[in-house]
Formats: sequence, structure tokens, C-alpha cells
Amino acid sequence: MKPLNWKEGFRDSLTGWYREEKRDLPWRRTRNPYHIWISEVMLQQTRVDTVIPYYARFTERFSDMKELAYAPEDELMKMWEGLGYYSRARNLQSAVREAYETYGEVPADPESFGKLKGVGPYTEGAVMSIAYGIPAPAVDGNVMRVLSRILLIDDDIAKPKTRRLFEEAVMDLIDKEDPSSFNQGLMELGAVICTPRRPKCLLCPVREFCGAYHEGREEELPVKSKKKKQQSFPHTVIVLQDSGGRWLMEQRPDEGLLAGMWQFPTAETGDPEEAVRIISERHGLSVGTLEEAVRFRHVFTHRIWEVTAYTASVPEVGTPADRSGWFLPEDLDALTLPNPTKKVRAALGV
DNA sequence: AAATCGGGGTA
DNA sequence: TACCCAGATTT
Repeated sequence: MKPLNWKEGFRDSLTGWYREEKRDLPWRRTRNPYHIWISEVMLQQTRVDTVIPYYARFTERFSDMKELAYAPEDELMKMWEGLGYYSRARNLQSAVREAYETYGEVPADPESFGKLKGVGPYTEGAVMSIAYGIPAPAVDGNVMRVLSRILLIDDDIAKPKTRRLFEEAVMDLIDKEDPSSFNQGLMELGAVICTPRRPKCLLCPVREFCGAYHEGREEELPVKSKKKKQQSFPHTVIVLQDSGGRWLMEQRPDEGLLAGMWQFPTAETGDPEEAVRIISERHGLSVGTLEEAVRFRHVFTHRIWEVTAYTASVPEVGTPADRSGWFLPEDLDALTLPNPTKKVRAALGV
């Protein structure tokens, strides 16, 4: 059994190390709960280095809750373009509007804050502890990895229910004087020391408290079941330019993958002839001879697109059957484009 | 509980 | 390649 002062020693070593060694990150320079909230949403499944420039631009453009609450959606999505998981942006705006109109600020109690759209168990605990010093668990992938090693927990961290086990562990250990440093300390440790592979145990401030280190099992934990690999889907893109130098673009459905984003006409088939039929019908035009322009693979979390893009001769324009339009190259910049579309665009030099 | 939802860094 | 990242929502 662990000594009675074990928790206190662990706590103090962790928070002491964090306060001394933490990285200087933009969202650690503010106490604005709204800005901290933004950072936590952006950081969901997204690396620190990726988020930094987005956070800077976003907090500048939408500096307070009112700015974001009533911003036009296309501008919001443009600011999020390239960051991925686009429902995060829409949920954040919806939640900020709700919070602004209901409380006039970011609510300072977990029950109220946790009910907002896009705020799950992690974000609730993170914002409450970091912005308001409320002792609440903020269990992310880092925290599960770190605590699985320290406490020798071998439950499968891919299972939804396992997170609750770690939340209980955090509440048992958390520093009630400084829950912000405790939670961020666990995450910081996971990011820079207690890494998924080859953890730097000799640099670890809490290795004397670590069960896995003592047993030489740090590479065996955490236990995580594999997810099955993605299925491949062929996609045929047909890029059409009219005599005025305008490009035909279409908008994706407002639900599902890449919701509402713009792309060159695309059909979910590997057969060019079939793609021509689908796209001709969809846009009410006739497509001429195809010429292959670029071929690439685009990997999402849960599926893979095998993309072949063609250019085609100038079509005869009929009656469009969906939301679509012809855009000059400079106007393409105003549309929110997903990465596969950007790849096609880059290959064509548009 | 499992599937959906992006993109990029790392070994 | 395969894994993982300051996860949430829907089915």
C-alpha cells in the first residue's frame, strides 16, 4: 500500500514541476475564460503547434464572446479552414451565443458550462479548472497515458467507460489549491516526458511515484485496443473552367463529412464515364473530353479517398440542379475549401 | 459500445 | 505504414 503522504508528494512534485518548466503557450498567457475555452476546443485531437496560429488569428478576429456569437458563418468557417473537425467551430459559436445571451459570460459552474454544445467531459473540466480554479477532472489522452503508467491501470483506454475510471483517479489525487496546474501538469507531462513511445523516465519529476517505471513496464502501458483500418472510396473530380476563366464549384451537403464546404465537382466513383454522367446531370451541362490532371490519396480518420482529378473541355451550360456556381480564382479564396480540394487546386496552379 | 468527424506530426 | 493528438456527438 502506498504511504499516507504519497498523494501529497505526487501532487507537489507534479505541480511544482509544471509551474517551473511549463512551455510558454499563448493560452497560458491569458486568464480570459472565453479565450481559454477557444483554446481547449481547438486542441481537441489537435496538436499544440497546429493550434497556435489558428488561436492567434481567431482570438484577434473574435476577441470577445459577442464578436463570435454574431459573426457570419462563412467568416467563422474561413477562420477554421484547415483545422479539421469543422463541427467544433459551429458548436463553439452556438455555445458562445447561448452563454452570452444566458449568462453574459462563460458560466463558472461545471453543470451550466457542461451543458453547452461541443463541451464534453474533458473540455468542461479543463475550462473550469484552468479558467476558474474549480477542482474538476480534465481527462484526455495524455492524462490516461500518464496515470495508467503511474497507477498501473491496464483497462483499455479505447473503451468509453474507461475515461470515467481515470476521472475518479484524478479527483482522488487532484490539488484542490491549484487544480489548473495539476490538470495541466498531467497533460504537459504526457506531451513532453511521458510520451506514447520511449518515455523519458529519467527526466520525469514523478518517476519515484510511477508504478510502471519501478516495474520497467512503461512501454507496455497504456493498454489500447486497435481500431480497424479505414475503407477506401474512389472519387472522381472533374474540373471545369468556362471561357471567362471561371471555375465551377459545388457545395457539399450541410451535414456529414466536410459539411457545407466547397469542392470542384466530385462523384463517388472510380469510373470517369460514370462521373461524367453524374456531374453532367447534377449541374445541367454537357462535359467534353477528359484529361487527367492529378491523382492522390487523401486519408481521413475513418475513411480514405482515392482521388483522380480531370480537367475537361469547356461545357455548354444548362440549368444547374444544385447549389453551385462559377468562380474567378480570386473568389475561390472566399470559399471554405477542404484539403482534398486544395490539393486539386494546387496541382492545377489555380 | 461503436461509428462519425480532419488534418498533421512522428517513428 | 501505424499511431496518436488538451474529444464530442450521433447512432
